[in-house]
Amino acid sequence: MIEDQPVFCDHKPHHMERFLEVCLLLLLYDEIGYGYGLAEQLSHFGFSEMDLNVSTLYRTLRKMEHDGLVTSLWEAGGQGPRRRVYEITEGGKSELEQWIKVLKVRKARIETLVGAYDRKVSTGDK
Amino acid sequence: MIEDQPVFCDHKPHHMERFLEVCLLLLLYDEIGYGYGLAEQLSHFGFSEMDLNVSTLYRTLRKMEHDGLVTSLWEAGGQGPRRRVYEITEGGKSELEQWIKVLKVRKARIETLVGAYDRKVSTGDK
DNA sequence: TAGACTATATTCACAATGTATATAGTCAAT
DNA sequence: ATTGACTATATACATTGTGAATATAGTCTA
Repeated sequence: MIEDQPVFCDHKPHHMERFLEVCLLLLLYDEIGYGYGLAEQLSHFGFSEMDLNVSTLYRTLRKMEHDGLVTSLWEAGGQGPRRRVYEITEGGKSELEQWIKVLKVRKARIETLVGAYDRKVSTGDK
Repeated sequence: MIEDQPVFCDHKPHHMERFLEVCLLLLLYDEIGYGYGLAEQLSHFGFSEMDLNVSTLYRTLRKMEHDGLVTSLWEAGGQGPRRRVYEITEGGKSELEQWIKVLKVRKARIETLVGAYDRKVSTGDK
């Protein structure tokens, strides 16, 4: 029933559900953008090369379009491979606003938990 | 391709991946506990009745046992239905410590994003 | 014309969670 | 005694979000 050696914390520390989506909405808030370019800007929000999954990025952008949060069109002219350029909608801005509220709740809950942990380890054990 | 009415923010605001597991490890840090009793204590970490999924709770406890983070036994004696009582292991304490670090990273990333959002909406638009 | 780089997309698989349901013991009231 | 409320644990099925791997193809330089 129990493994010989427990598997400790073998996940991706940066993984937070739908966090990528919120980051993309913010990047698109005041200027249009395309997949590959957005990937580079995501480093500002802690997405390293190792961390960012390109498949997930494109899939998320398409889903966001399906949900009406962004619109897209193929960039006219320009050199290099064609780019699908995304623009945020009013619905997208509204969704972003809601998500920011959610993230503030998440942050508060993390603070509560971490605070409780620090109190326990400082007083009792160790 | 695009829905008539976009579906806005229809998720569970309190949902954070594996957050329940970390809360349970913390609750079990210095005393044993069982499923139903832990469910009540979880309100301290923001889990409302609506929010907490009992199936998920029991399933998570069993998975934690499988991973060697806790051990369990059926409570001897006592009134009412039998309780499966859980106790944290040294591995569980170590895992909790790692998770706390992860949560601090998550919190920092949320702060970065929320800060960037607040700056955008205060200066530019609106 | 080969290799590096830019750019988008799909397929398959898995992990975490939600919904619904099943089971069963205890206790108080009728 | 038996119904209903409450305590307590657990499983089956489905959905969601993500990761890994792979496919396709245009551009640019050597």
